[in-house]
Amino acid sequence: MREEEEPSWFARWEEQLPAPEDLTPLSQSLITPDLALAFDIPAISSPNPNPGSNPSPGSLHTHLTPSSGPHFDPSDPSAGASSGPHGSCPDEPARTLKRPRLVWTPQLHKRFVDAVAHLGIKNAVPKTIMQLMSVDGLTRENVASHLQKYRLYLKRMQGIGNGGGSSPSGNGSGPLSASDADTERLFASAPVPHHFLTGRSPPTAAPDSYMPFVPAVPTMSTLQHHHHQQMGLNHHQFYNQQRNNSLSQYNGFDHHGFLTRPMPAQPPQAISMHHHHRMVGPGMGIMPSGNGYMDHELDMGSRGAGGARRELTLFPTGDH
DNA sequence: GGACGAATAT
DNA sequence: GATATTCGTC
Repeated sequence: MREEEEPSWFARWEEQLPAPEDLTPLSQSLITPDLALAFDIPAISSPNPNPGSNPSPGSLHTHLTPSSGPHFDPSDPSAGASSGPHGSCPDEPARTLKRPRLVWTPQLHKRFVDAVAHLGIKNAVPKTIMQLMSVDGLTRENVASHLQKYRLYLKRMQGIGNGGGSSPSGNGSGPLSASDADTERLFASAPVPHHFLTGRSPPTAAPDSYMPFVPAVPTMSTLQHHHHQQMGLNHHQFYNQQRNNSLSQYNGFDHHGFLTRPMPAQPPQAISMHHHHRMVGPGMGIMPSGNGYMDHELDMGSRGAGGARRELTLFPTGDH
């Protein structure tokens, strides 16, 4: 039998249709600035109209324009985007606009640490780190800010090593009392190179040929066996990886700007068990000889269903 | 002037 | 608290 159509059905259906005002902001937020620029969309009133592939606004974190909808910041007349990018800089008009806050995901931080490891502490300066990371959209300021905090972290770790038993979080005297937080979790997510804490660093380049950056896209080539001395990476392979590493990828977005979440189905209450108790040691990421840190990537899917430990520090796109 | 790093602001 | 931005310096 064929479907019988009732007149009231259509009426109700039509009433339940969302208003255009409700649809517009949503669709806009799904468009990455990258795409917007590529298609020459002028009036994308998004707080993130930047050229490089940046994390899409509205889903990066919780504090991104709390106002519902594409509320454009009125305090930015210099943008002149209200009339279109036909002002005086048609090349990269979005470069001068404010970018949304960068969220350092474990993956992104991992790349950061790897870059610093290759350079050595002394040579690790924001600009160089940024270049080595080769993450599209990442600015020197982003790296500088993160590096500043990372240095404090390392300094704290060193203090523990030769300080004499004072734990970073247990010590009530001093500004060091604030430690067991997201900071520790983030920094612990990436292994800290040994020479970071010993105070010494590779004399030239990276003699120990630290394992470079895990390629954003598995090229299934020579990267399989990393047991061999891959010093050659300093030349071509190293910089060969700077192809498609966009910030979006490190923030849980694919190049289309949509969230790549394989299985978001998880009761929010189960996620809330983030910290049961503090782990042993000042930081799990820095155990001298025989590091017990989880060296596998904190990639999603790594956690088996029913696994005991679940690090929900993956993609801070939802809630925390 | 640019980059770095510490301080300060959001 | 995490990042961004400012500011003094080299």
